[in-house]
Amino acid sequence: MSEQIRIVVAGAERQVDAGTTAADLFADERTVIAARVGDDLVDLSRALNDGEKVEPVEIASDDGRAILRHSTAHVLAQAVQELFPEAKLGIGPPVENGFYYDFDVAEPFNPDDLKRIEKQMQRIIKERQQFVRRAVADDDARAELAGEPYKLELIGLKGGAADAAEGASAEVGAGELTIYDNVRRGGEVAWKDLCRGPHVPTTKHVPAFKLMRVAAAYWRGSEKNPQLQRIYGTAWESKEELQAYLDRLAEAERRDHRKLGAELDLFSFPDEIGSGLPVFHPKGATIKMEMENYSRQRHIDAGYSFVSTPHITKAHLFETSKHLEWYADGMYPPMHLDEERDADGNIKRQGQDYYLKPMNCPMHNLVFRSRGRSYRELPLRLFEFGAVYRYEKSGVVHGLTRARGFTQDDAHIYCAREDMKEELARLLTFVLDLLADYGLDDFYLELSTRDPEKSVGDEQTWKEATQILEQVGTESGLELLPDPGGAAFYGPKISVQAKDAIGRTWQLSTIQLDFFEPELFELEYTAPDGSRQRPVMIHRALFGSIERFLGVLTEHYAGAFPPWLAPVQVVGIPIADQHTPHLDDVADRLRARGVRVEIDTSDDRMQKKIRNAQKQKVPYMLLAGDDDVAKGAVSFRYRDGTQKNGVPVAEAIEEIVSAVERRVQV
RNA sequence: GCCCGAAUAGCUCAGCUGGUCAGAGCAACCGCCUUGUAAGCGGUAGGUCGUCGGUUCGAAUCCGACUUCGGGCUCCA
Repeated sequence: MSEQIRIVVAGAERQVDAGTTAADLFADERTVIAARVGDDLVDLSRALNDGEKVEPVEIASDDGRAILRHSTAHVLAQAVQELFPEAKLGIGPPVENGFYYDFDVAEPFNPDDLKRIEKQMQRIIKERQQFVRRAVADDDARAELAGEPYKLELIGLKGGAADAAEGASAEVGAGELTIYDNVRRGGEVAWKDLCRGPHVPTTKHVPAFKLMRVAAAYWRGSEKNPQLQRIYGTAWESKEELQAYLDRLAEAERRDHRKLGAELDLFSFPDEIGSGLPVFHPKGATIKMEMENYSRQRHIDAGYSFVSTPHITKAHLFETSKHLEWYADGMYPPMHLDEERDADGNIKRQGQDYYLKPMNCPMHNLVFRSRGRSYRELPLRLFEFGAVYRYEKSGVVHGLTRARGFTQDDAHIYCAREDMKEELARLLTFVLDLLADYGLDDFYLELSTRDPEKSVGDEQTWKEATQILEQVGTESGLELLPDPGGAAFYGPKISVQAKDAIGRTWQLSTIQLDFFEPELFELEYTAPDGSRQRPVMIHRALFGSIERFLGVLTEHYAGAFPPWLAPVQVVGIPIADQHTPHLDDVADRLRARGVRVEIDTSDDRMQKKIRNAQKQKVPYMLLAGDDDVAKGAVSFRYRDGTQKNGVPVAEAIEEIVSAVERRVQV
């Protein structure tokens, strides 16, 4: 008769033999791959103690998938070391949708290696190797892992692992060190790795995985460290889920704005101009113009004043703003102008450095400072579609979402300190309303706070600004996530993150509070009592960059823009040549209402014209044949393939105009 | 900036280990054709194989540098 213990299993108290494991409890449930005891995730093989609360962890849960992915990373590392015995192990944590493992190898992996590694992983999975946990003393671990320099480094960092590198905490936790042995059925240890766990019980518990790509990554995330070879993979609880994930990736690829931009003839990045510098073709420029026009109108309605400032300026301005002190790396190098030399090469006249502007705020400050300002003018909201140029590092440029030249829908609001909270709250409402009109309505907020290494000003002022932003963010009712150290050098910010049609999030609007630039520029206004006061400055961009937002919208809509933004809103398709005049007449009436309409008079056949318009994702195809002409009607074909025949022309026009005016998607 | 990969006609791509390798489809242009919801038929034109240099009797093919792109890392005021 063995000793009994009392435990709580999934909420129900039970009495079991001492030494009972979680695996015993959930033996019938094949989808349970780990257990949660109290707050900790543990292996199923862990023996339970008296009084513990045990919950099953399903493989299809967030925790379950993370464990599965972490275990798959182990299988990957084992496969790599079997094929490349000289490979040294870095770290191998689960990440969103998958996992990676870093290796130090003499030769980088190539795509063929990836296939071989994948095969080797399948072999290991087939062998049904057990993941066996074993606690080790630090010194013993050092001895056992003498051949793994990176693991040794992690042992040294134990406890501080969370700071050591993202993912390092998956290897060494804060408590005792553990090693996981991968044990073959005969009891032979096939492989081992320093790891905190937990893991799935055996390699056979990896139902579906795929290696995705190789890339280099700096050891512990620092540019100063050597680069390791990182292999990314994904793992899922079933083949179906894996396939669904791959389908989602394929869907994202279909929506890629760089691809759609070329297919829909919206924009391009000519090599001749340079990296990260887009040109907009007529159709892309039409969308951009519509976006700007609507935004402009909304800003007028909201009491903004419009300004316009140059693209380049003398260095002094950016010295004043401290951009050259804090941000010179991100700026294009200066143009040195106006220097004169005599015949001997001696400088007769000192030259000047001119810089392309990376931000508009210093220029707006000069507008503010151009004359005396009264409290009656505040809040003064200066708005500009300002073109800025940032010398992004060559490896980060990415389509329209990370360009070197782009247009900010930038405003700087100067207001009295006591008014800033109200102004910020109004601003947030304005931002969210406007974004919703562009078809985005699923948001959360992020509060980016000071990075002491990269900021100007004093702690107290930062604290005050951060508190106000936090308050406004919280009061908005939206979820507010912290982003420590993410602030600009001059102040904290709230950013609006928007979810798109397939659930990806994009950082769009930013609202930054700045007490320092007004000081640097010695901005002042006269208060009611005649005293001189310093205004607070709010930096804000709604789209962030118009180009980037256009890219985001392209992906959000998969190129099928709502009628008000669609570059071509209507294509008229005659069934045969003789129906063209009827459509021309309809087109004239649509144009008179401001609709962008084209009649396809090419000598393609009707079916081909439909295909062409469909591929261009034109919202409305208007067909006309004998029946329609006779009745003074047109026939609609919509993007989804549905049709509505014999619609009287006047009615058809109203339907289209109404959809454009209401900015709805169809 | 770092690592890996890529660059062939406007687009998508074929062209294997250097020697009929300058190719296809779509697009463009020219003809013919045209009646109801995603590709009618035929023809023509179009490329110093990203650029520059090297190896070689010979380079789209091998090597180097640069440019641009892609995937990551780092970065993103």
